[in-house]
Amino acid sequence: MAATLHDVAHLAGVSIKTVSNVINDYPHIRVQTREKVEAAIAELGYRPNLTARNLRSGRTGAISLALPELSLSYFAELADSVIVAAERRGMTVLIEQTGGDRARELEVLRSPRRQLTDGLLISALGLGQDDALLLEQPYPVVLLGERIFDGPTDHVTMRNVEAARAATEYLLARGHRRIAIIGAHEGEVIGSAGLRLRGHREALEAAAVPFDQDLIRCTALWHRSNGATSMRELLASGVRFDAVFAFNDTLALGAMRVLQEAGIRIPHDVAVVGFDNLDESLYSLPSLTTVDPGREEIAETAVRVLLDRIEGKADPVVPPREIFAEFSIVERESTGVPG
Amino acid sequence: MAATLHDVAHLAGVSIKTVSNVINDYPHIRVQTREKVEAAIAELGYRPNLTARNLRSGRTGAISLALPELSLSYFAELADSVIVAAERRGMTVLIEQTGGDRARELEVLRSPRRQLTDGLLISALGLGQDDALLLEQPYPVVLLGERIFDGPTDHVTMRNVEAARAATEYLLARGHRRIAIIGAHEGEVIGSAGLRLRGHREALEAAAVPFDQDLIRCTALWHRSNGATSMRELLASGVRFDAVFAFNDTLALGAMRVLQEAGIRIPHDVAVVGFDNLDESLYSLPSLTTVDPGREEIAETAVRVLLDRIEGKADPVVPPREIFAEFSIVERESTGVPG
DNA sequence: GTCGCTGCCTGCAACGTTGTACAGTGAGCC
DNA sequence: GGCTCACTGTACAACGTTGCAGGCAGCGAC
Repeated sequence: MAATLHDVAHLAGVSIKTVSNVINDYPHIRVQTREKVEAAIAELGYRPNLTARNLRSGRTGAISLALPELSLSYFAELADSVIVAAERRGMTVLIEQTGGDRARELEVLRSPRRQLTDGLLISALGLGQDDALLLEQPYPVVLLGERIFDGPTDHVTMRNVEAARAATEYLLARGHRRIAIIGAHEGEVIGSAGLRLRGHREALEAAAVPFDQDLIRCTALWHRSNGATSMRELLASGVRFDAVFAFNDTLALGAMRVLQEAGIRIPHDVAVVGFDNLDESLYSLPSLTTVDPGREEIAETAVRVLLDRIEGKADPVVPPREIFAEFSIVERESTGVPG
Repeated sequence: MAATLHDVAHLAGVSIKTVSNVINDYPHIRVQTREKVEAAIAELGYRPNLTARNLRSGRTGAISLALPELSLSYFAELADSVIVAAERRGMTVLIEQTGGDRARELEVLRSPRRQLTDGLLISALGLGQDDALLLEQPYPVVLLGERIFDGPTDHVTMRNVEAARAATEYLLARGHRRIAIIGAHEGEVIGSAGLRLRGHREALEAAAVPFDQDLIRCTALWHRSNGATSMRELLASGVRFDAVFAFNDTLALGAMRVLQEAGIRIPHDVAVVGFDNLDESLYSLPSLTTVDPGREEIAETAVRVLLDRIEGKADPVVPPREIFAEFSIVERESTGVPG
């Protein structure tokens, strides 16, 4: 079995507490004692039992990250950034997948597993504004994503409306007038799809370009195959368009695939813009113009804000914060930029 | 603060242990007592403290998964499968990223964080055969990947040699004789690159097709950009080839990008085969013929084998097992299959 | 000589849970 | 009537760690 403080103390001929003091850099220890203890630690290969330490201290040194699915590239890259940010602060990350399902998201919030970690970052897709109060939990929670605003917790997200507006303005500026949308959600107001559609419409309105419902394709999921299917529907419908704004890169890549199959040239016949700036979109053919939503900034900020709550730095009841990362448009070939 | 057994016991007017018994379904409890306790639990919103339970039981209900990087699609999909497999067995997964760096992989093995979980799945890229003995740790470890064989731990991996051989045989059967390789590692014998190259050479030899060193491109990393760079090198070198076997899909996608930029048609001029069967390779243009290495089977098996060790089922000293998942070739457009 | 201080170290209790041992009650049996 | 036995519940210790209180020696100051 693993050595304990007790074993080390016995070998070094001191009390358990002294060993503990050595480990925790308590200042008043004779050099000679310290060396004895350190020798014993080395000899036994002692490693502190984190579970016991956690029980005493109430801290676990880990945070949970709940997200829909790691095989969706956006979430994989987000998880990567979160893990890096957490590690920089000496924390580890426990990941739970919810499939974007409301019931499983609620389960994650209430799971006793929460006790294994000091706080929760939750990127929700199933929860809606009505569920805001359910985020109130007896442990620190930071919300990611666009399903709930003005909730009881800190919230880190991207500027969906502004970014989508900028994307559409970008297409308009390049002379496109018939912009197809892929990834809308029927009737949604809050949520990535709803907000991005709003930004799109704002841009159209500001430029006095009419909005045409026939150009809008809804799809609940944002997998590659949904982008392909939506594009097939668009082509089959016979509606005319000279640009596509897909609400994420994965949809855009699926749609580009179908466009090119149909012999439609990108960007010559149709320009395409995505959203997320996945690594992948840099190497597609053509490479994809996209909105960089500030993923790393989101991850970094979310971890920092969560740790502030965990460490009580935000304690004299700082009200829930709503933090938006900065976005930018990344121009690539799919809108005619060589490169 | 969160309610404890003590609070519940006090409210229900019974002893702490009785509450514990109710929670753990101890059979001999009067219905009336049980109801009293359950009412108290509900009223206080009591949730068991997992840290304390872990300290008592020595089990944490979590496993660690160490892998190079989540933003590499293969590892993201692997992590997804591992999390699903673990969840099916009531375990959660803590993820650590090593960047494929040997020092960080060793750090992961020795980290006191190991005490937060019951066992470790490690997908190593930096460790080599010489490090085999370092895998011997005072906790259950299951090795993934191809860097170490016949080590002191269970090992779950794919049939690299056979799968690569099958891929090359597949290209040979379709009449290709000048097959370029992307992703080789100079002088490597063990490791994904070394094994896959061996399978490739075996297939060539069996078909009496000469091996040409000029067709082999080495690249340490297997990111998209490395595939693109290797292909540029190949084209610049002027060497003639009618097929490409990239050692993973990401490399293949990067290479396809460059091929098409150069006006080379796939599969008409050059056929392309990848390795990994990423979701992505189904939606590239053209879609990518690839080797499905049995990722889900690997994840499922690895979790099962690890839990066997954790639960002591493999206890009467079952020697370390080496388990190989089944592979298959997935035919798509990049080798001329319509689709 | 006593007081207070510093430096070094120790013992006890506690974090919240569960395993073991056991006590009391009533029923069934000889 | 005394025995065993099945129920039902309790008390205590332990998992490995750390916070707190305190002990003891040595030393300078009054």
